[in-house]
Amino acid sequence: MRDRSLPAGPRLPAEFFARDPCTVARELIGCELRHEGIGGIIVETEAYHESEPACHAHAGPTPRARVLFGPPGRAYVYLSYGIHQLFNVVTGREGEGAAVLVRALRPLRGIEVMRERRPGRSDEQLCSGPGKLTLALAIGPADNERDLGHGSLELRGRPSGESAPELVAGPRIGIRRAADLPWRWCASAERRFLSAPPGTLAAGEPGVS
DNA sequence: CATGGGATTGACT
DNA sequence: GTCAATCCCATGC
Repeated sequence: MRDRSLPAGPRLPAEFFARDPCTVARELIGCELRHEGIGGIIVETEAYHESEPACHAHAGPTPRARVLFGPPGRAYVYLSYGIHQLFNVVTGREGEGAAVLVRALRPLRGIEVMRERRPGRSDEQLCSGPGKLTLALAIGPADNERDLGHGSLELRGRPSGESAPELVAGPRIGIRRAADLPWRWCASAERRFLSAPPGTLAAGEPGVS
C-alpha cells in the first residue's frame, strides 16, 4: 500500500460533535483521524451514551468519566484490560455523557511510520482494532481530554477523492451489557480493515441455537 | 480499604 | 480455540 496525497478534508467543528453519538458515529465513517500527520480513514465506530450501561458515563461523572460530560469534540482516551489505549471523541451537549469509539482505520498517511510502530503486521492489520490504531498513531494517556479542534490530534472530513461509504450497523463488540443495541457501524466496502466482520455478535449476545 | 471486572491483543496449542 | 498480560477505577463493606 502506498501513501496517497489526497487533499485533506476540513477539520470537523465542535457543532459536528454536539449531537447524539449514533449520528456522529455514522457520519464519522469516511472521515480522517490523524495524529502528528499519521492517520487514516475511519472505517468502524461505536456509539456510547450515559443512558445505557455499557457506557463509562452510566455511573455519572466519576473521575474517569468526567471528560465525557464536558464539551464535545475532545478526546477520551482510556486504558482497556490494563493494556490497551482506546480512543474516543466526546459527543453531545455539555453535561451529557456520550462518546464515539473509533475502532478501525484504513491507513492513509504515514504508513511507513505505522509499520515501524507495529512490526510484522500487514498493512491491513496496522489499524484493524481500537487498541491497534492507538499504537499505530501513538495516541496515549497524554492525549486524554485534548481538544480535537486544535493541535496535532485531528478529526477531518472525508478527503476529496474519497467516495461516500456504504454503512452496515450491528451490535457493539466486546461488551456484555446492552449487547442488543446495534450501535456499531462499519464501511461495508472496507472489510479488510475492520476489527471484526459486520454482523459479529457482541460478547454475551446469544447466538442462533 | 479490598475486590473484581473490563469498549483487547497477541502468542500459543 | 484458549489464555495470559496488566491496571485503573467503580463498587461495596
